[in-house]
Amino acid sequence: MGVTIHDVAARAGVSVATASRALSGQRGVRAANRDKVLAAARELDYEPNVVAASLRSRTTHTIGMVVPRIANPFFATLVESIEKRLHDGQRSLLLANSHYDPDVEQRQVRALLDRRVDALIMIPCHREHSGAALATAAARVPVLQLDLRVDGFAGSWVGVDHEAGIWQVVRHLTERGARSLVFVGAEPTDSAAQARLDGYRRAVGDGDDVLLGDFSKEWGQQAAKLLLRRGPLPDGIVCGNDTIALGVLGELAGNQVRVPDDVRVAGFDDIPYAELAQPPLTTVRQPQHHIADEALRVLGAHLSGEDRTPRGTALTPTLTIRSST
Amino acid sequence: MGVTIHDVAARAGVSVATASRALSGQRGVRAANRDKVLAAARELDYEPNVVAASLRSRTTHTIGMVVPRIANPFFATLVESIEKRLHDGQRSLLLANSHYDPDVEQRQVRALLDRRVDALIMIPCHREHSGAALATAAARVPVLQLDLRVDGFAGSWVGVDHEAGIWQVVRHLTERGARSLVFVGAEPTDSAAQARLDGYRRAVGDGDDVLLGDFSKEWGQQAAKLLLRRGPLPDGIVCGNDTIALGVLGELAGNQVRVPDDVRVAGFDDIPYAELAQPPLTTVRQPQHHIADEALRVLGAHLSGEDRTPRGTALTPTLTIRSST
DNA sequence: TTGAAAGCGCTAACAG
DNA sequence: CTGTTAGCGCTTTCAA
Repeated sequence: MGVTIHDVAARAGVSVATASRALSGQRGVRAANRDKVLAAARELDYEPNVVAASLRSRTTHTIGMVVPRIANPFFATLVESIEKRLHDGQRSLLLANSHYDPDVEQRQVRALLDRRVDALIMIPCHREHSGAALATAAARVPVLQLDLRVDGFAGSWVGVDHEAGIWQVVRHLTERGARSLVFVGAEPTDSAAQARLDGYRRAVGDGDDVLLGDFSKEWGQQAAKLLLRRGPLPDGIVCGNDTIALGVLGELAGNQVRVPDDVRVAGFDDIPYAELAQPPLTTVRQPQHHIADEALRVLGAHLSGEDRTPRGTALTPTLTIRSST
Repeated sequence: MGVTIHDVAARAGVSVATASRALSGQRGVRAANRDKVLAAARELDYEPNVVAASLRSRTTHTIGMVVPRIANPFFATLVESIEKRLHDGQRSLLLANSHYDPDVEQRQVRALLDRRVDALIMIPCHREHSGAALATAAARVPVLQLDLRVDGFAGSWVGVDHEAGIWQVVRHLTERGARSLVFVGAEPTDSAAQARLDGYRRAVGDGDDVLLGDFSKEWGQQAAKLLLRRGPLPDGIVCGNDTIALGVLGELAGNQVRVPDDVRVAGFDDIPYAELAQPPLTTVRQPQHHIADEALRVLGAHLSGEDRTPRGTALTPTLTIRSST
């Protein structure tokens, strides 16, 4: 059925070893022979069997990636950036979703390891419970934590400085004259939720006012309802991410509350829809392409064996000011 | 280094053949032996090498998927649904992005075939130019077109009836009293853009008013600018998708045009942000989970060899009425 | 129901 | 620079 490297070698009049070397672009093959092999391959429409190559060479040119939810546009953008760069480097991406469930995540990691991925990029869904999966993975292949991280896990990580981002938001609101603030965030089960909460608490000091749910628009809507029912609105609402902020904006608009006149609202991430909100949302932009670049740089160094020392890289996010504040 | 099936067989006191049969759950193994093998595997912490299994069995339990842009929340949701169902069936997803470029798409398909995926799910980015890639793939493995399709390609397809969706929008706007309509869509380079445009033209009949760009929020903003400059606004704007609609809404809001009082706006897809728009967007909901279910059902039939006859499956989308109309 | 043996297609030693 | 040879770890005949 299929054309094998033996057929190519025979046609080119060389051994399979020479054919293999020529096809994989190794040096140490006479130019004339290399050309003959390449020509033969083309004529026969040879398609190398990468499965066989993987078995022998013990490398699959495939990177596994586990994300909490691909449907989250922030993660989707990250996945897209990573995929593009991998593809440019002739690698493929095996993608898995954890659905924010550490057990699922654990199984996904196992499945990826069974498939012998060369390395793993993981957005760990839980600050603590993702540790086991990460450890089993790290025992076998280079691992990189992206965006989120596991408490006390001594592996590499690339992401942004969430605390600094929140700090910028708080300063901006304060400069705009906001005296009373509230933070609408997520229960700190993942490291970003934790860091943003910590950042908020440190930035505002004592008497912090905090509402915690999850990173969904539904929670944003619910939190806004709570705030409306609770009494006079604060001057500013600092949201844990843009999705929450969009939920808050929607609920406020439905109740004839004017933003930013009655209350200012800010988000985090700068997802594509932040700009389209009414009013357009002030938010903290994460440099996703830089994150992806840096992630693959670090992972590349680990893979090549050049530099295996774990390193954490925190990029600084930038405040994007729009009309909501 | 690694524990192999030989070690497991030795420990269980059986041959590798029996071990293999026991581990893969085949029948025809005495229960006592099966238990011994499974116990040995557990004790040794055996991890099967699926690469070796794939080489021999010629099946990778991996499905390739090519999408135009994962960052598009509509596609992302589809990918997530597909991935979940595959994982439940012990398969993995090899994901690739075409970036709406048929050449990239062609290369991605080749790369996936080289990796010996068992089947391919493709959202072809171009009505015509995606045909070559699809044909090469179809010559090797079962192929399913998802959402979009290639003109004249006689393979299976699962998606929605775009024309019917647009028809519903037009009827709804007409019932609400809209007399003059305009369609803000995308150049018909992909099949959905084409079908939605066709649907609109057939629904409104002669004298149709059509503005074509691409499926981006930027085009929505630009189109809205054009409409504002052009003179009196129509009664209703039918948008080719939600992203365009959100761009239109944003631009209109910036110019103090009231929706739906001054003009009604409708979208297509029902992405998560449609509901959060101000005002919440009337749109056509695509039943993505049903699409994913149906896609894997059809693909499963093709893979098992039960039923290889190509079939097109058009699910009917439903109109979701919100305040923007 | 079991085991021996033959590869799947390729790469990597090792000699030449 | 090239060829021979020996596997990578598994599944699958085939025969018992």
